[in-house]
Amino acid sequence: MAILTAARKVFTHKGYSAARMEDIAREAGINRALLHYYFRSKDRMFDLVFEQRIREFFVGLAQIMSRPLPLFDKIRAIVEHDINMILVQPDLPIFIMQELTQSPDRLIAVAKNSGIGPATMMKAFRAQVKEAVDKKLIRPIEGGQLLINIMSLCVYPFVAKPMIKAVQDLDDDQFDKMIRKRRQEVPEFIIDAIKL
Amino acid sequence: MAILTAARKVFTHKGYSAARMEDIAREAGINRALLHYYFRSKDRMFDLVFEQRIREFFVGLAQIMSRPLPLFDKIRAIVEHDINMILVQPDLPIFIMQELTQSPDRLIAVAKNSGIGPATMMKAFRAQVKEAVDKKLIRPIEGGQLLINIMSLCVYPFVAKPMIKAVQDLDDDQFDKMIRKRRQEVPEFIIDAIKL
DNA sequence: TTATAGTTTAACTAAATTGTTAAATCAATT
DNA sequence: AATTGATTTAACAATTTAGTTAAACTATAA
Repeated sequence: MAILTAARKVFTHKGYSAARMEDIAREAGINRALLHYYFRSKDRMFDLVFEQRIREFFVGLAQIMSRPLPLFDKIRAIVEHDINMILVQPDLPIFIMQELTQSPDRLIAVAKNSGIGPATMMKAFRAQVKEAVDKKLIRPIEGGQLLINIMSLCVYPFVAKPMIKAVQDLDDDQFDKMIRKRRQEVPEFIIDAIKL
Repeated sequence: MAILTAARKVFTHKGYSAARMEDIAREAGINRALLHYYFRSKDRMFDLVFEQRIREFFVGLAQIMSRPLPLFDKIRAIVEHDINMILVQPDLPIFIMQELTQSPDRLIAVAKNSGIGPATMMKAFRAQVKEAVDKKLIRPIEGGQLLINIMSLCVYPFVAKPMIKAVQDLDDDQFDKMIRKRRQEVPEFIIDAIKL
């Protein structure tokens, strides 16, 4: 629905508090009255958007994590998926982090409704990493820590974009190039870090 | 000043839009009238807080970056400094990222006033990395990318704390332990990733 | 004791914002 | 042409919030 798309855009960009119903209406090309006609309130609309965005963030990842791939290939797949996903919606991570920090319970609620099953996906990944460690294919590392490292290297640059641009004196074009380079280099960086 | 401390706490935790003058007053143990008596407006107060927080985030880092240390030691120092700093003020990164995303110009203004000189510190670090690459001490990597990797691995876990807690099913205690483990493991992870 | 600086109280204004409603308008369908 | 559903308009109520102000109060130091 076009209205939800507009809501998603505004909420994601500004966050819940700073987003105005007027902004969303304008973005959708309609007026406030119609907004309340379809969605009862700002809260209801936000809940819908938030749940949708959480899913977008996790579904692809969860799927890759539980695919039967060799560890190194899986790392490459996760990195590529993450960076590609965020490249087309750069505001997504900081939106999720910000709103989740304010009310962490939301994630639990969403996780219950959707059958994401984070526990399942983590269990599989942990086992795979442990196996690679036991077989002396990689240095000792916990699956949880490795996943955090992967996500960090993918997501953080987008979260910190304005800071990076300032500190390293990049314009938007150069920043984009830098990210594309990361898409190639980050998987190898991780693999070099763990392989024996 | 006690009021600024309260303001820092509330702004950092809730962000500009969601922070209420009443919240700050209550936190400071005074009333709204006095808040406006000392600081003309919410904006003025926020500017003070924001500039202060940016400095806190950068000053230590910039100092370490330009110390005459061997590269690997420098990496260890940066990681330890970053994680320790954020451990005592966990909301700091997401606050900075969020507000900076909304108005990226703020950083430029702050950078001008304070003599942080990001360009200088980056230049030195880039040179040091390039030298290590040329001497075949480490794999080819750009200083900029390496710094992003370091910061990612340090900062992201805090930014994503609620997500990580949910996905990996950790309580606050376990999360804390995990972070402490990272303080040890992350530097070696990075060094393993680049050393030849 | 008195003067002073700091603080509180309480009432207020002004603006922004969410949410509601009734009537008017428009567009497509029958 | 008449009906119907979607949409707009425009006004409104209720609430929240920033910011102001005058008067009262308090503690402290001269």
